Amino acid sequence: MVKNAIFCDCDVIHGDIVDSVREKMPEEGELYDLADFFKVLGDSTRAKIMWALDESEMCVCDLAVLLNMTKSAISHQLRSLKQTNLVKYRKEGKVVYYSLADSHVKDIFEKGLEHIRESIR
Amino acid sequence: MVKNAIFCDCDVIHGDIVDSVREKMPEEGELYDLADFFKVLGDSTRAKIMWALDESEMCVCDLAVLLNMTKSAISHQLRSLKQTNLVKYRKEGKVVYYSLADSHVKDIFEKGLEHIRESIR
DNA sequence: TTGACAATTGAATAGTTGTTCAACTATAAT
DNA sequence: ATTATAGTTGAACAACTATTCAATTGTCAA
Repeated sequence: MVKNAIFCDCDVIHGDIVDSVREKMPEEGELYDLADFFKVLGDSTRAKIMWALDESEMCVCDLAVLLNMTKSAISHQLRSLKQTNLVKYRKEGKVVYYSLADSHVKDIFEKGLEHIRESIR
Repeated sequence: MVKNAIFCDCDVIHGDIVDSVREKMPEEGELYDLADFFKVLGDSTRAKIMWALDESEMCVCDLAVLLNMTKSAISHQLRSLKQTNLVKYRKEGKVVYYSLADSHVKDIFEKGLEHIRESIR
């Protein structure tokens, strides 16, 4: 009953724990969404973009110059960030200005950075 | 001076902004470490493991049963989580018990989950 | 000491993903 | 209208990564 040995290659050791944890388990999709959220932050180019936008609203060309990359590469990554609602944008003539989506995102990003800085052991 | 057109394929638009942002830019390695940190959380299997360990300390077999995966697959992912200091472990005979590394990690993980739950638009 | 089991490891494979390149759209200026 | 520039997009390639499989280590019990 605790065992669902279709792919798993072993028996349960602490049935009670597995049962109680399984009860609380969020629906499948929620943890996939969570992983996707972290995945977007988990690329150095996107992390740099996020850091820059945390400092100031910026356009694609400025980001490209700052990070010494092509507009295309930046634009592709901004697309991922847009799709996962990590950044928002506004248009002004030919220029598109990007910024962080909300303070929630800002919080998590800054908390992560803080964590990294503190764990230089 | 603001332009470093080695790879970048355009000119800067707001030189003052790029300059001031560049001044505050953290050293290269820090943002790479940050990306690596988020990258580890950015896989659904590892996210599930993290969620389970956030509920209770668990051994490899129990995790394998809970997530319906092989011990080997779980063990490989635990290795990543161990290397980035997201989980810790203790041995008791043949059994190895894993748990979240510290409250800092717990915080970020839970904050991420909260963000996902709130952004069902 | 032998067998059973928890866990780890390395190599191989299949799937995913970031950057480049070229072509394209849209806006502004001459 | 034409030209120049900001930005986007799709396809292709190279690099990376998660899972599988088989073999191995370490610990316990008989």
